[in-house]
Amino acid sequence: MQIATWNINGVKARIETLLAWLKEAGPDIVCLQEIKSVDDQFPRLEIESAGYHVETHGQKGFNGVAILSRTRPDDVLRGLPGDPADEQARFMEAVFSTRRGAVRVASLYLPNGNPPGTEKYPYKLSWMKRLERFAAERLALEEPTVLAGDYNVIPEPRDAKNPAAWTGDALFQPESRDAFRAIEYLGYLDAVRAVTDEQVFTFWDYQAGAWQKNNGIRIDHVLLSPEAAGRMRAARIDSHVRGWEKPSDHVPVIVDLDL
DNA sequence: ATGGCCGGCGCAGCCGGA
Repeated sequence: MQIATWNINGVKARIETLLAWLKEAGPDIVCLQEIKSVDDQFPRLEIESAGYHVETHGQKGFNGVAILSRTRPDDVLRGLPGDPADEQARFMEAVFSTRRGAVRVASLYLPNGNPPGTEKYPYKLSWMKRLERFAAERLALEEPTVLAGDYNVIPEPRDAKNPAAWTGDALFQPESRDAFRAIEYLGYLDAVRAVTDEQVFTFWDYQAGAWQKNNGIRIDHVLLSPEAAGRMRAARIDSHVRGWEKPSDHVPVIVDLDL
């Protein structure tokens, strides 16, 4: 079972690119972030025609997440628990039946948090604390759980082409990195880091020829509970998609689980 | 990563992104 995450940067502007990648890669489940669409305007018909069920959690203008899947989920949760006042559409979870039992898949779009010194940064850190609590609760179920998305965290210096340039940025602040590591230390595996020690990226800015210079960062991650990690066959980043027409600035990250 | 962009909203230019 192939499970992917991709910050699509506007699903309506990106529908042709998305359909081309679905056809090429044929994933079973796809977590999308930054759909920038309300639920009613999501390009549902095109994606259903490609053979996918669609569940969305959108809002007007920005943010928004979705989960596409070959089979219909048994259950869907919208919104990250822990703060009823949080209006931003950044999290959803779907539960699927497999021949080996249930798998839980979350699509998350963690706040950017820039610039530190504004209210955006504590919002990021409190959101991460809520995510840690959610991750701990799911861990207690002792079932395969996949936490996939745009974490907006550069975990280590080797996850940036030019780490010095990110000093002071919310994506690379010690508190952000600590909060990411705290979730790993609960018992979750960073799937891509488990399969390679190479410098690999998932995001290249549109500006200043970042893609051509390979000036990227690794901020899109798939974290696996022990029950999912034990079933991992492979993990990869589809970097070539960044070179397509009308690309997102992020590329898909895919894990293959024996489920 | 500091020169260079992009999508949404809505019809001009600003907001948000990373």
